[in-house]
Amino acid sequence: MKNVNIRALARELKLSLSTVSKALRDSYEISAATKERVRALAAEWNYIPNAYASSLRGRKSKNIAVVLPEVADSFFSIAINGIEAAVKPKGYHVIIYLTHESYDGEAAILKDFQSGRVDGVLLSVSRETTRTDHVQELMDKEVPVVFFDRVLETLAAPKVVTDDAESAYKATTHLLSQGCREIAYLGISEDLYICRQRMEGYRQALRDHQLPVQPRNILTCAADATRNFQLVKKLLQRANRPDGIVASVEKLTTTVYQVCQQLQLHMPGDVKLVCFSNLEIATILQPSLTTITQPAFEMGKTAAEMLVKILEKKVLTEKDIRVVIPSELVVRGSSGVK
Amino acid sequence: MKNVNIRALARELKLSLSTVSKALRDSYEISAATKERVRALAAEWNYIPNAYASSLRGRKSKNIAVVLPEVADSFFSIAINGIEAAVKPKGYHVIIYLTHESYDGEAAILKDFQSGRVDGVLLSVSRETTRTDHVQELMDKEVPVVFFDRVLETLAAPKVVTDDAESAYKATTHLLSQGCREIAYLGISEDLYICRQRMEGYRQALRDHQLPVQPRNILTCAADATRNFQLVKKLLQRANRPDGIVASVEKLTTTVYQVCQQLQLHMPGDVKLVCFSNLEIATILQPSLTTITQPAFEMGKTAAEMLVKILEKKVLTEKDIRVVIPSELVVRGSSGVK
DNA sequence: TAAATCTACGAAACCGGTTTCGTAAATAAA
DNA sequence: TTTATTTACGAAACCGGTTTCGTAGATTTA
Repeated sequence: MKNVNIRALARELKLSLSTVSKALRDSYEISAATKERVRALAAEWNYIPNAYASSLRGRKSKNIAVVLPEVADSFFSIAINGIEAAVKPKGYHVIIYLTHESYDGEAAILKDFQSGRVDGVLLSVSRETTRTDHVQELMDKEVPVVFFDRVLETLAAPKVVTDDAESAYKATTHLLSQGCREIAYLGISEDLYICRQRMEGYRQALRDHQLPVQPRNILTCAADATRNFQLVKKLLQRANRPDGIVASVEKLTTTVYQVCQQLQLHMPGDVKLVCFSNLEIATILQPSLTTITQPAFEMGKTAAEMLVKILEKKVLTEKDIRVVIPSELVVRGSSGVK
Repeated sequence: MKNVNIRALARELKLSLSTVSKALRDSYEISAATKERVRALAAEWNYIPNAYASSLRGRKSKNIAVVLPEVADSFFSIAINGIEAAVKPKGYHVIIYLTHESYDGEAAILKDFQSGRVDGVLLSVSRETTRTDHVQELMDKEVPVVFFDRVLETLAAPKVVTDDAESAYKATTHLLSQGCREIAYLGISEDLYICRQRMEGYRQALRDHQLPVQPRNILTCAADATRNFQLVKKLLQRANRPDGIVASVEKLTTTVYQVCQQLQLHMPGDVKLVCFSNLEIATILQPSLTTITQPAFEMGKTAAEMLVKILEKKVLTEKDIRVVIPSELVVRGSSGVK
């Protein structure tokens, strides 16, 4: 009973390979009685068809790739749940690839997708990614790509994003309304489209309130936590220290709190903070953290649904569809009045 | 230049399929000159062999499965990084499957692995899993399984765990040394081996200090955060309220802090807390959180390395190997003296 | 009753590679 | 010079399914 394949079934049933195959796939060509016999034996022998042999003919693996910068980030880990939820009922399997924020890593991964290992790709690009040719090359091979969150704006592929500029605008305006006048913006990349969008929202908010955009208040952070600590510390030690911070990425939450602790700066008294974050523990921080909460689950789910739709219907129209799911500003203690 | 396959290459080069295939795989049968010609055209045409066609013959997909209860948990998301690190240099791909703590989900997922979709499995069982037959069935089909963290103790498969009992013992002893006398234990399952181990460590510590193990102090939490909030709240509203808590799972951190906030209980004054957790933000909580930090990255990496070793060398000996990587008690504010 | 149509199945091609085995030509050994 | 051995390659089987196409026999239609 080892290695039950369709041949063994056919032999036992004294039927041809093709009849067994068709019976199992419920073809109209096969009589009800035969189907029943085949199914019974298949069940008894616990027959499970080889996934890749099946896929060879149709050139479909039922695997989809999810390419992420990292997974130890609540946005992406929640997004994965959304993707899974959308994809599982359709029988697709999720292969996760981590770029670790490296362009070279990302390019190597995408290259591998030309092997037919996956039917389609959900992509959130690395911080380093400025070029588009690696993605374009994949698309040229007719592997469908759907971007989510970190998109490459210029490519003609479907995109699922949140309202980055508006959210940053809201966050900044909120800080302004709380009395802040020297607001800093912490980014992680000058290239990443969503970072630029967020920065633009921040700038626009300042402009709309007749405040100057000061280069000294715009910081691009690194991957290294220690380095970021120093950068933020320096920022908050300045003579004209910022009284408000918009942090564009979850990771920086820890850094800002740590620096404030070390410098004995009081939040929200001395500095107010709003952070793009999906951290559940935002509520239990002291002070609790005001966040721009991104619709991580929905974004993952929506992007995955779009990909599945493309895979199933081959709807190659509307390549440039762009879904925007709004984020939410959740005001908590870190931007409070006191 | 669409769909470059080995046939097209052979035709262009006026060679046979087999010669091209062998040339690309650097077979000794092929002359250096021919290899060069083949490689040159393959490079020019950007030929990438179909992954699954290749795997069909050798019955190897170069995919490995990682089966997890969830991914929005820092232990598992860090573990994934470890797995990736171990597996990528060997050319394996990581497919992630989420059970969402459901036994049925887990069983369905493992069933699918009989299709040859993956070469091997890294498994951390769901909270509900008490039976072992679904895993045994897979192993009977000679799909290698390596357990990590949440193991099924009775199965003859390699296991990578941390020293759960000892860690809980250490955590409890630590609380005792800080003056606690009524220590509660928060678990998430009565079945999960690691939970039982942790509870056992807790009990042993009490016994060794001539303290009774009180059933009223042992709580099994649910999946539902709201429900857990109520449970913990009730616990901390008791007349003889616990003065120390060992929480066996990261998720409960938020709950305990929230309840303390609502009940205006002071940590560590009124209650001290130690939590099994890999949260980076442990340091910025108020008070900062004393943790049992598990070696998540190392555990994932080690388990993956073992699996790869089995896959590559077919070392089917030492099925019962058991690697224990110790956790670390990091004392911070939540179990402080004050 | 003859012709047309269905029904149910099997043979064989196919997906895209890998590997075994056979062999002509070149080279080395006797 | 003859025989043994290597070298370099091609034909074909194979991995495990799916699908096209052909057809015998039963059934329906004219």
